[in-house]
Amino acid sequence: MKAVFLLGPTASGKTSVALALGERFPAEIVSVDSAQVYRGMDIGTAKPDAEARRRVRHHLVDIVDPVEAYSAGRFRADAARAIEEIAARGRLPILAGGTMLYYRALITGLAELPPAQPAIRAEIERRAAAEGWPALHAELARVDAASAARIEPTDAQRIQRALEVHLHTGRPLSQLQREAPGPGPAWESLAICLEPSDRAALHERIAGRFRAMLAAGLVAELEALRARHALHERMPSMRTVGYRQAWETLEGRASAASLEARGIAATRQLAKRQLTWLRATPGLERFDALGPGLASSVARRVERFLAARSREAR
RNA sequence: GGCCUGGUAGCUCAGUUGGUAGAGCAGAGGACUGAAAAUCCUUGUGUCGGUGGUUCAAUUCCGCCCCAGGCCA
Repeated sequence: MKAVFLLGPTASGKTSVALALGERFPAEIVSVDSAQVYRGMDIGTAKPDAEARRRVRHHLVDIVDPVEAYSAGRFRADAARAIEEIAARGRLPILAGGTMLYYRALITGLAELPPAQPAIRAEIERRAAAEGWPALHAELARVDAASAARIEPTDAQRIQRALEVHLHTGRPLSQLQREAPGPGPAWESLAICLEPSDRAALHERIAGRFRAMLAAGLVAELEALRARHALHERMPSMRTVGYRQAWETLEGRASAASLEARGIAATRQLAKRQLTWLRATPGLERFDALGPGLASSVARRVERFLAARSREAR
């Protein structure tokens, strides 16, 4: 069984390349994107439109409401199932997206860890408000020295997760992570990375795209979502690029005039973090996202991959 | 034309009672195991508008000039 991965920073053109591949091969697309999973968040996540989804079948887009919290663990299970189903139909799974933790979860697996425990998180947060995160980091050092050494005393999110896992399982997170290496993938994969050769050009694309999102009604979309759901700004869906900045404007904490600049900056910063992940990820075949004939050169590479005799993966 | 207020890092500004300067934002690099479009770490030399003068020493004081904004003609 074979699968193609299409990775790259935001605005690198993954969507259009994936679509081109989807039309050229008997394939279906699996989104590797932590924001496109949310229903109703269409403009700000640059979701493939109805027309694109009619042409090529997409998976893991619009699968949860914005009030829910999706996760790497759920993605791993959902994506693995989608891949199996697509392959069972005799079609090629194309996994396209920029959420590198999800990619890694799929390729190297995740340890056997409990999902988020809201009650425990709330309790840890209450204590953090009273004692401060450095105190909780010190506590983590007592129960899980390895994790504490790895996590900065200022990294509230990771301190919370490590303490949560320990409180819930009675065992240190670092130990659980060491124990379960996670199974390797049962499929043969070609991993392609769309990496822009020119940062300034990527920045221009990002700016143009965010302006287009504003013109397309990003703020109105958020207002409609807020009217329909009991949303809170701390929910993962509302912390995403664009929606977070629009939320600040709706709450009057930042001006409408600065929304464009804030959204563009946040998108650039996202792209930069994605590029850091991509550089550190081994086994990717890199293509210049800004080069001419991108879609067809990627398609040619995929063709060779499909033609190569399968090394019987299992 | 006259008066006033500014001109300091890509942007917004602070500051030096004269000893060549620092924050926020932006940018860059990095980390990353169920929130990951998240979270966190590291990173600041710039003719202190120009030019003369005073001074051991001027971005800081003084003169002139240029630019921007405001007020008055």
